[in-house]
Amino acid sequence: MNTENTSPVTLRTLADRLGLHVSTVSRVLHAKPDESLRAASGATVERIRKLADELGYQPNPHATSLRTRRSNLVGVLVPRLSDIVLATIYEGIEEAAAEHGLSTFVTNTRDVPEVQRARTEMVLGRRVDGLIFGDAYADAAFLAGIAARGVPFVLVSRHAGTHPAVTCDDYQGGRLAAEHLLSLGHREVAVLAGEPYASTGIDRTAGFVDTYADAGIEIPPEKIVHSPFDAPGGRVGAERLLAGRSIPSAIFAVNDFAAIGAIGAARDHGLQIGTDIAVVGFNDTPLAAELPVPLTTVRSPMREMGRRGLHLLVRLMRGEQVESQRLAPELMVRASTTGPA
Amino acid sequence: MNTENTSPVTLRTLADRLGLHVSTVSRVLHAKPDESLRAASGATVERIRKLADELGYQPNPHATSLRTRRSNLVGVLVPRLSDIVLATIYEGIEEAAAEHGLSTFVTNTRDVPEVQRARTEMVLGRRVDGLIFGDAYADAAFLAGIAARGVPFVLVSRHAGTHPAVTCDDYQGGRLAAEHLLSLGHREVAVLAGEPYASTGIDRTAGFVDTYADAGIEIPPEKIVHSPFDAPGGRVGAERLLAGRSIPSAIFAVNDFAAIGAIGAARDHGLQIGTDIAVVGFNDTPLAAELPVPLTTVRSPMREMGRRGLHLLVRLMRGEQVESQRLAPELMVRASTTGPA
DNA sequence: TCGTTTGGCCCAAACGTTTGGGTATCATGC
DNA sequence: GCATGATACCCAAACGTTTGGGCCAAACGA
Repeated sequence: MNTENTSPVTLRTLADRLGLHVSTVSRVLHAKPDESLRAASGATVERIRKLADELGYQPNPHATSLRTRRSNLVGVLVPRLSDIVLATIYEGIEEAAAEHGLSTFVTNTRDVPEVQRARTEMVLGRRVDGLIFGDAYADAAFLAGIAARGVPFVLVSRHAGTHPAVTCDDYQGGRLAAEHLLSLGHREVAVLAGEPYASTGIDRTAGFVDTYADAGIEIPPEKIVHSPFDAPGGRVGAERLLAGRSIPSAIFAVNDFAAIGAIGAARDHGLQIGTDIAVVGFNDTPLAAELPVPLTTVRSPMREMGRRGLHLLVRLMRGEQVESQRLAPELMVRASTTGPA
Repeated sequence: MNTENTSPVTLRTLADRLGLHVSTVSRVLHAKPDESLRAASGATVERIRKLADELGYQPNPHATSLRTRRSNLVGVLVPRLSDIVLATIYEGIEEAAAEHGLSTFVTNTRDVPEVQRARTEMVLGRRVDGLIFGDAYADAAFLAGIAARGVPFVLVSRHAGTHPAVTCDDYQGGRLAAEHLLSLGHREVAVLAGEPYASTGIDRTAGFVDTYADAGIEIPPEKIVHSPFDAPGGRVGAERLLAGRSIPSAIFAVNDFAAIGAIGAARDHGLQIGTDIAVVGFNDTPLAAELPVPLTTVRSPMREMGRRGLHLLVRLMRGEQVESQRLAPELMVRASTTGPA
């Protein structure tokens, strides 16, 4: 506990009080053990350490960053933090960052390329040591520019180009959903495919469609509709699907929230979820299991993706070679596809 | 657009290229209009500006912060970002911060006092100019310590002591919920009151209970149960309420997610939401309207709370006197209390 | 004509660190 | 008795800004 109030205690404060030079104090407090040993005698080290935490010394990060040209900051760009998926991924990032002594700047880009650019510049202006993008567009033009500037970065949640990324194996997730619905005998199915620029939606849809194709069932293009990754988006998309003459017996939404929207739309059409129509979501957000009709969904390891993304970035910042990772999804079967227990 | 790659372009770069002194360049680029006018001739100002954005000059924030002792950083502490309520508040904060040229550090404290302390120290170590707490405990002991250190801060979402805070008028929100249920004739009601240390839950519950008392109805203590602000928490709490002999005809949950959990529990008990049992939530999160049975809830201006919180902090950092703000809630009536349309 | 002002710029110190070099002292080996 | 090598430090420059105070020349006022 420091009893001082507004005293900016610096290395100089300590050095003067101990009759030492600031460089000596600096080495003792911050250098690697091997170096700090030869920096001062055991007794001196003790004295320094003692006074340092008596006065509650905290190194000034601006001075350190200025001198070392490293900020120990990483910038995180996400579409929106109020999307629980991204928020959870970010929690993983932050958790891992703290373990590495790094701090994070997060910022919302709303999936608007212009904002994305502006916020990236802003974050770069803060001299971050690396970046994590959770909002990569499938066309990686923008990222190529960043790469050219030599700033280390990784992608999470979505992948793009050959940039290092930590994602869920979304294609496999799509397959899991399809296999499940196939096993229940659904042949007339539809997909809420998410935003067309997000690899998550693209891959999940592809895995789903391919699996149906493998089973000899072609899903017609009009049964695959794009929609925002949220409940209102899912509702609108589902309404399109339910408006036609041939109503699908199952809907695969590439996102739990879109699924919830779809459920709302289906109910408005007088359909019972899990009996009249099956719905599968994606991500297994905490709500899925708590819904009135619990939602069958493909679990993606969101927090873990964040953690691994940060780790990958750390290695990249150290100059190591890194490889993208694809984390395994898991199917969670619930009443929205199997009907009441 | 800067074509340079890894060129750290500094004031010196510009000054040398123009044959000027760095101080002149500095004044031209950063001083207030009135000062920059007398810093150099119109022609020189032009030359400097031109070269600056040709080379893509960006001031080094560490150097600036070191020199000015201001970081233009604010720290934001929240229980968890994966709670959409806090995430949305944070979006408001970030939005407003960007408008003021400030950057934000957010961090999760999981409502654990120990983590709260540790993360606050961490953020303070980063030399933020101010703090926003979204995780204030009703007993404000910890905050008193921060105040004593002279760090400007404001609270959002929850209030505590007399510290400046931007909250929803939660008491009034509780009243709205109660008036609504009273008007529907509900006399046997129960409350999912949230965490006992959060002013949000406390005030909402108080407003609700007082309004019932005004109507001559005392809600017995065993009908008021505390629970976490999430769906599983709400489920557990609701199960307690539904286990008794006298089942309430309506439940007021101080949070939409708790309400969703309660809905799940009620359904498990074979109750139809909106007909057998009414449920009211709080916050009007985007999901509320999309639920299979749309949720009646009290809307709180989350994003606006964030924006105002940041504004309040800015004024505080300028040394102005500020006052707490209470934002008006609004009742959103839906099928979970009125039954199918 | 000779101050005085003002326009336009430069000087230098300071913010708090880190780090590649000293240097003085002392013990050791021979 | 004298290099040799530790040991335990100190020195000083540098990172990129900001900012109070110069200084010189031209314009101005009387």
